[in-house]
Amino acid sequence: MTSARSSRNGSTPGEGAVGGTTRPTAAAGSAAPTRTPERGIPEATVARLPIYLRALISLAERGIATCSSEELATAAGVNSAKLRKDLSYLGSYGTRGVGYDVEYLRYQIAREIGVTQDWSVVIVGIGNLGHALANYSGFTSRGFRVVALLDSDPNRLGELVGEMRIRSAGELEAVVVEHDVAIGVIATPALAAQEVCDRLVAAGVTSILNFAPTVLSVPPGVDVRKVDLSIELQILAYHEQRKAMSAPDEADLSRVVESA
Amino acid sequence: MTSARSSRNGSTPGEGAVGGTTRPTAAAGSAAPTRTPERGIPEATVARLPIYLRALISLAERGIATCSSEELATAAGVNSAKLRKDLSYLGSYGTRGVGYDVEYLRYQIAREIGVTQDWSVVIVGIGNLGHALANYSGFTSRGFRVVALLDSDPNRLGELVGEMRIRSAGELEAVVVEHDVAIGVIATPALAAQEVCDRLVAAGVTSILNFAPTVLSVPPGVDVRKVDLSIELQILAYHEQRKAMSAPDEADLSRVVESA
DNA sequence: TCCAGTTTGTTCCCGCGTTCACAAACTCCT
DNA sequence: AGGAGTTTGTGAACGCGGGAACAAACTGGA
Repeated sequence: MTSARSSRNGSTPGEGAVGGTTRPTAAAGSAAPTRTPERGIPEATVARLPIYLRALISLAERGIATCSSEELATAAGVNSAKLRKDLSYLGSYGTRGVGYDVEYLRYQIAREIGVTQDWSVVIVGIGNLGHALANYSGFTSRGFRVVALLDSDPNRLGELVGEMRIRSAGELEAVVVEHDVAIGVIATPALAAQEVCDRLVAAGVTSILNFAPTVLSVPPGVDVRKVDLSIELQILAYHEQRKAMSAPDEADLSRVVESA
Repeated sequence: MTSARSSRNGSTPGEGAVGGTTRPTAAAGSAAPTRTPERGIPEATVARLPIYLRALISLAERGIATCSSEELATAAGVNSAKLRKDLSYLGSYGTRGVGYDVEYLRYQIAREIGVTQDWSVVIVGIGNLGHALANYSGFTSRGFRVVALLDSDPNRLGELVGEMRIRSAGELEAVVVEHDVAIGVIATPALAAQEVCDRLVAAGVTSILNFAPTVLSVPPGVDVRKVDLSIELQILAYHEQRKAMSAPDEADLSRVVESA
């Protein structure tokens, strides 16, 4: 049924062999006898690792080679204690009294997340949002390679988006198998989303990023993450309403609800 | 400093006066002597209320007038116990032995979130993503009115997006004050985001939806929500990598990580 | 070598959120 | 009227995540 996933098209999944300058001494030699290092990173931590990764990249671009947990935490917008606890789930990659080597930690987080290898991504539904996603540089710059843009509208076939041609939605299964696609992005209207999802899953996709305003049902083993623009606005509206009713007329600066 | 927010341009913020057919009997007459009804809805619940609202709208469009917590929960993709507890924070809007009146509950949730009134929204940064946001029907259909599209690129000024013209970023302050804008959407590149944010806040905006891949710092009293497309993909990649290493070669369906 | 200063990694505690389970309340049928 | 069946609303238990505080470990100077 599902295509046998054979060889992931990774680039350099091995150990080391990256800009590991001034590698901390006690990294792989003696540590971690107590905890199983590769098991069970909390979901909340996983959600923050990409933020740390981005902050590290920003620090590296500014030529900073070493940083403390305090500096990295402020760059990422979190508490330093939380940052240290998050990083401790990956292992002991810092040096006490010194801090973290930016390049080394950056590689370790990237490897833990899985962005040291390339992931093939297919985008289905090339409307306004699909266009934006296809042109989004944040995908390709982080190890995600968009291998196909699919749409069911015959009028859009062949249209160029960036450097890529829009292909027919009928080619979905062939594209997924050919490029060993594991991640699918759904940017279709709500009505088409479930059918597209089913076809992606049947073809072998096991992770789906859903922009359609619908609840997708998927079999076990398939991950779905949902991004809903109007829901985010509604959450803001709720807090906005409460601010307006707590301060009847004049301006506010009353309460911190959720600082970045 | 901040413009004195005077009269919110609401449509019908009052009580009742909506399609409240077959209103449950024990709604406003006798209930809620124990809990203060308008205080402190948990944040996790607030984040789910828009999902319930959408599910109710979908049920209403299919002509369903009454639903049980089980039905609504499956439509929203959550546990029925969680749904009932969430709704209990709003009040007792159901009828035991019967269920919930779809239209009535829909109005109550909409009122609680604050989407029974209109919210003026300004979008800053009309690139690919800004285009998509400006054309997104989910905004206007839920009480959010996009009153201006701003961009700093002189070549884009005057360009039509949908039915709206792109205006200069220099008009930001004037637009915010004129339309009493409380919610700003930032879709600029990362480097411009903080400056745009500062100007929005200084002009009186107290809620910001940020699509730029940057951590924004805002004063107390201002809410920021962040949507980052590449972070979502990276979270999927993490789980995908773990699936790939738990099942060495052949396909999976091994573990439910996070079902929708 | 030893001591002071610094920063990480970890432990403990607390509060929030989720889930189960059940009493309360309503409908319907006899 | 009364009882069986159904469904809501909520109390209690439990697990996860956040935050503070502290011991361990490293650097640098005397």
